[in-house]
Amino acid sequence: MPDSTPAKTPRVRFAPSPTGFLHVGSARTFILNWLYARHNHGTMVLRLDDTDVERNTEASVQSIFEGLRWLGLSWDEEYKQSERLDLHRQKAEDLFAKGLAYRDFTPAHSGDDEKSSAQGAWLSNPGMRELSREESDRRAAAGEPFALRYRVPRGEGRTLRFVDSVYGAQSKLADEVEDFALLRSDGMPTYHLASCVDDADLRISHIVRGQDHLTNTFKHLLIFEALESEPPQFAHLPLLVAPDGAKLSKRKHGPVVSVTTYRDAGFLPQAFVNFLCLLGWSPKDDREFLSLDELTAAFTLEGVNRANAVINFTEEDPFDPKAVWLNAEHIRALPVDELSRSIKPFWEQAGFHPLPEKLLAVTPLIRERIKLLRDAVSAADFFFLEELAPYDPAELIPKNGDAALACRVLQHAQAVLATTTFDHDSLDQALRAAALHLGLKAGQAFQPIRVAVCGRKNAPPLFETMVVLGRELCLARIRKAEENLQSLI
RNA sequence: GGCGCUAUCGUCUAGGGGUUAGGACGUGAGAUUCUCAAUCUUAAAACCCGGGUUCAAUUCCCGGUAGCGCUACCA
Repeated sequence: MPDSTPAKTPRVRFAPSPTGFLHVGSARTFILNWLYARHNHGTMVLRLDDTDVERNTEASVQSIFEGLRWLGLSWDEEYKQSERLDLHRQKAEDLFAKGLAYRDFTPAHSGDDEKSSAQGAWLSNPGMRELSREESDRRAAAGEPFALRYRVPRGEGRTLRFVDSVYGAQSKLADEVEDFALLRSDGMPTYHLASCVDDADLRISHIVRGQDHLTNTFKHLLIFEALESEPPQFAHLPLLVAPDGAKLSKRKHGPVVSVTTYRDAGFLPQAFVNFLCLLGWSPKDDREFLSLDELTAAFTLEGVNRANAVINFTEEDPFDPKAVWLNAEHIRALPVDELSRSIKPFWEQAGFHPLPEKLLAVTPLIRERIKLLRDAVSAADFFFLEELAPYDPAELIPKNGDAALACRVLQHAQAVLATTTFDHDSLDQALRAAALHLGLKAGQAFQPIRVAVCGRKNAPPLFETMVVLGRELCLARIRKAEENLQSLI
């Protein structure tokens, strides 16, 4: 079991390419790498794979770091591929010198050249693979641009093999692998070259990455061999796909696949992490709600599933219902002070700047009523608003009652509240007594008061709410409600 | 097209040669409560198809189908 007892303390890496925001698939890869490292007391390396100058942006680098920082999972070492170009080029040089690679002077083409692929020319670039060293040197010296390609062994019937920690034994005929590029004609290394050179140089022991690289691994095996380096242990993760089954993409699916979208909507990072882990991995028992520590303790590569996982979202609702549910669970699991600290920025963004004590008093009243932190704004606005937003006075009328009844309730409530101590038990006794006095059921009597005080039917428990609001505000709002009611009598 | 990978409720998954195929989200019904929420109970809901192997296959093997991935001088 390579998982439970690794031969050496593992060194794993997360290697995003900065071509856009951090998306959920990348975040999941990062998280599982992190869990693997921490579970096995290994080292987590962050490496920016930025060899595609055309598509890389600094904004993207920032956005990726922003996303990772929000997740709250730290790494131990950090590298940037663009700062290691000399090493990549030198290794490419070595491979060429050893005859393991050749120069391809064919101009770059766009890839939709179906004729050549149909004929098998894609495999070995006829005319270029066989170019004599003299001819190749002559053309290179003349300044003709070229890409450097790996000379994949042909006609030997060789089978490339590796054992994937998730997908098991894998094999492919070397003759089926095309002569892939190592260096572009501008001298920049390709992903395959840079990635393997760095993985070898950084002594990465386990590569945990998306399944979209499963087939590429055969190329990587060849590169490690050429580098005379023992290949790391590979573990491929099933892909996260959209409801239509397509691989998640920034272009096609937009902000719903961006980690910052979850953050801004008020997901707790621990809930987000919990959710992502459950996509393609399971602790093999019935647990769904897991803390970071529990995830770390439970995580093994054996628990990783092999089928792609659908992450549910629609235009209207960008968040998977299970993610939302887990977030609600994590919200309820958080101590009040921590929760209120998490909610605070959302309230502030809405223009509410409550005192810390009030914040702490309101938080427990809404924590079971919100699923996303941003819900706290609409759930608690009436605590912070001096003037209640206009509401339909008809809401004040309880079931089986009329405006006159509601009015009587509010009048009596004012009289009672003027003298009642504003704590939970006193209010409870006083208002229940009031209901009895009016010959009403508690529910009937409380509705007018609740609507008067909160401005709506659905709100946190009445007595707790009134305690937080205080006598003065409650009385003022009830008085106002009574006025509003006059139009309906 | 070639090559590779995958297939259990709508979704995430557990399981595994003989099970009432388990859990969760979501959905429906009910209970409880001052409303809402939370909580509890409960219902509906799945082994892609066809062949083998076997006393017995959803599970193992083969084929098909479907989906996904790779097939770029992207990563």
